[in-house]
Amino acid sequence: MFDLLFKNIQSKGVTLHESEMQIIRDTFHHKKYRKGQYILQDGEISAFDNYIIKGLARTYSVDAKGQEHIVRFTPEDWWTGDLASFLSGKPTAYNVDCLESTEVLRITRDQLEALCDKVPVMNKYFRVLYQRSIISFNLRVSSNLSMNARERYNEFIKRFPEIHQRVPDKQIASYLGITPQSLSRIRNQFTGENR
Amino acid sequence: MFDLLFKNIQSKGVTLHESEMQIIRDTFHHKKYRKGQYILQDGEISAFDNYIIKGLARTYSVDAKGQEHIVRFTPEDWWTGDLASFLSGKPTAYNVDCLESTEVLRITRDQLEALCDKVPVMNKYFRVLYQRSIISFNLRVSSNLSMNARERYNEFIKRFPEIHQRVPDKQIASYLGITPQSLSRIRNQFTGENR
DNA sequence: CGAAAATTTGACATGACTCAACTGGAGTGG
DNA sequence: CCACTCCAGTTGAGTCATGTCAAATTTTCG
Repeated sequence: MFDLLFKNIQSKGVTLHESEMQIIRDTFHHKKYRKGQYILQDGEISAFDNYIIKGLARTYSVDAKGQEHIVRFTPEDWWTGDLASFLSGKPTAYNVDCLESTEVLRITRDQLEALCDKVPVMNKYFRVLYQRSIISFNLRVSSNLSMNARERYNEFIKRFPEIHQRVPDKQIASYLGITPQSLSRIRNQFTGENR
Repeated sequence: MFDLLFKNIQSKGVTLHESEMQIIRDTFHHKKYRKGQYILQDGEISAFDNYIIKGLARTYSVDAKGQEHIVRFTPEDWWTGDLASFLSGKPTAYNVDCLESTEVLRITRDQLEALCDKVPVMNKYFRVLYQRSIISFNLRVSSNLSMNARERYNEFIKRFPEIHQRVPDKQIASYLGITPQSLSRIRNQFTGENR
């Protein structure tokens, strides 16, 4: 159950001893969610950071008009939650729910800080993890600024082919910041002759 | 010269001993830039991460049509550079230049890793630093998805009043992803009766 | 003062949205 | 196994926000 996480930690250049692995096994809590179930809901305080070991989740906000806006998809081997609420203890403005049957390893903020104290090398793990995350956000902001809807869609299917397979276009439209109708037109208008 | 950085480190919950501070003083390199000067240019490999102690920088990309898109403004007490290039050693797609006369403390990747090894508590510093950065990117992505130009502008001047003071509207338009003409219309059309 | 840059304004074009209707496939219950 | 419903996806028509191009005006600063 922890294999994926240990592999992930190793992939960030961090080596763990058996005793440290045991601390990690004792710290995280395993939890299953069914498709459609919430991991976190708007207005709650995000008590956990969640490492997904199986399945697929989405993070979205709901605006004043009731429209959903998907901020990110999170498949297995990635972390999800609302860092802002998790760290500040304030209510989140996001929802996280499962697009597939999903399993996570979760940890509270106190546990996380305690873990980083007991296994200091985990600071490095999270440092590197967050670096990657920042790089990816950077890319997303750039795309939003410099590309139109069609270009963003093409970029999306190129960067995340598996997610493209696994979620309906409607959700991808929400991620791209356009309506499902617009995405449908984009897909059909220029089939095969993109760019 | 290092006071601001030490205060910043402390503000992330990290306490340094005098010997550690000395290591930091010996590691970073101080550099001054004049207004308009590049800290990093498109195509270069980002050799440094830069902590700004004075001044204001902007990070922007240039698209196929030659349009500039500002990804972020970085005032004193924040870090700038292109993390992707800095970490991967690949050429950057961004430009970072100075909107004011600027001074930085800079560090190479090897120095950063060595510093984190010698002063392990710096892993925690960067971990927390990156957390904040992720929270802020999250907010930006959400805004881009759910707000129109006027709302994003109002949010910007509310969140970054000092930057609003310090840079021409043209640059803010670029940050918001709209044309200077559109921003001008937004500003004049509804003076006083926003929201 | 004068040149360059920033801002504003006008006229028009266009990408994406909204609302509404229609299509087709997946799942469900009789 | 059919009828029914539900929902994603498609299509059409009209609208709106924002972009484009061009020119006038104001501000900045050497």
